[in-house]
Amino acid sequence: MKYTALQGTKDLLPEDAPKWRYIEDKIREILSLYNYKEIRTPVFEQTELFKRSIGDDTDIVQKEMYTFQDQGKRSLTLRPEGTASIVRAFIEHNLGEKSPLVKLFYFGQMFRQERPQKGRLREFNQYGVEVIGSLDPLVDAEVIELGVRINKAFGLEGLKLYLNSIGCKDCRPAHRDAFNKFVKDKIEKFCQDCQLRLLRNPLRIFDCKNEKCIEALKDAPMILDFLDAKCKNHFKKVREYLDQMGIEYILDGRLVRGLDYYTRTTFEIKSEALGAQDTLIGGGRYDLLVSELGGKDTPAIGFAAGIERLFLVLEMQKKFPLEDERLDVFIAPLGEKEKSLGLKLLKDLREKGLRCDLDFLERSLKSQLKEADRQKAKKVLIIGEDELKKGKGTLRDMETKEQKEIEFEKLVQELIRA
RNA sequence: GUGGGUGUAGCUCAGCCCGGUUAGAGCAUCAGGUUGUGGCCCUGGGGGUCGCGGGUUCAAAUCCCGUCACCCACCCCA
Repeated sequence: MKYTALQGTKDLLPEDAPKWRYIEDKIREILSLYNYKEIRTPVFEQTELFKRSIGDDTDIVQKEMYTFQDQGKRSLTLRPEGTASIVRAFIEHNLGEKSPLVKLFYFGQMFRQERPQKGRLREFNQYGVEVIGSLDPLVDAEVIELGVRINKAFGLEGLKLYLNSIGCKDCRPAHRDAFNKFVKDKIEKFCQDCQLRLLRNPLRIFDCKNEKCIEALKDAPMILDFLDAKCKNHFKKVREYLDQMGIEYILDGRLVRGLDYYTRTTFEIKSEALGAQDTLIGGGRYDLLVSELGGKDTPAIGFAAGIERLFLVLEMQKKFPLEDERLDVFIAPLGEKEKSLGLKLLKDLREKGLRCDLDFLERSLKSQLKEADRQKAKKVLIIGEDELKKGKGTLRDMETKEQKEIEFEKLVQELIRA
């Protein structure tokens, strides 16, 4: 085959497109209940924006971005995530001036040049929310509950919510120092990768799946023990609100996020139905990002969710509703004149809002009925020589097999009533 | 970037170890059984560079080397 979809990209075929639409519709419906407003931003931005927001030392920026030069030799990058663009737009359009609290959501494809595997593509779709303008732990709780709620609305089973707080710029350094020292002192007990992580992004050692490292980390200093009074209180409130709403979660002091902009509350929702890439939703606070990108000091929180992963779980747990796109009428013409009459009727019926189609392949009546059956047509209008002569078509009900003759002029009327 | 697995018909796969008649099955598709009537059934047909390139051999889907793609995992993350 000469041309194929590129590695890590996928075609969405007609059989799956309705499922995709189902997902989007349902999510939109819920987001509307929560009073979130949609925002759409370009798929590419200045490279610098992502470097600034995601962090120069992260893997995303280091080796996963699709970066290219445009004709003017500017460095552009296909967005690897959604938050940076939205914060950029928030600042650029002074959205914070119009109202002090902005609740946004987005859908869109993201691009990361990683090795594909189950639940991970190079071009993938995310939806996400961002709430910009409030430091109130109540907002954290609302955002987390929203994430839980959306998954619940799809009937997903086997989900777990993990929660942590990674502190702020005041309390993180103390933990970082203590943690680095802890690891350095017993560096030989950690795997190769973790020894590298210590230099790059020490907290990610918490993510290591290596048994040795997990064991070695047993008594490691946890960020939760280092939170300053404000952060501690904030986190306490978040948990209280979640408890109030009956949201179950697992307190996970090892949960650290991979993007630099996160502060305080972080959370993930994982599905046990997925493989290694099991995070359905990941998010947290990013109180410093708006000012980091040149806006006024504005606190914010949000999450991003992988739609392909949601799709996988829905498929596995058979949670897609099976609604067929049935045809109201299928027209079966048996000759040249019949075809042109059929085309006219088709137009009239469609104008009245009926879903219909006609056989374009000049097939036998038998084949045409077969086709109508495949299309799950409710009725078939047969137009042959006899019908043409009489000025009446034969209308067959595909379920009852009843047939009646009906004048072409009255057809549209009759079908609308039925 | 690293490791393992898999590439044969539109789809799911058998055949490969132990090279050898026209490369198979089920599903799908088309036609006929019903000269104008679907779903079930029966009969028949079409459809394959056996991922690609090279090598070994009288002979390669089958053995060897290379290469590409996909999948899973590491890594990373949604």
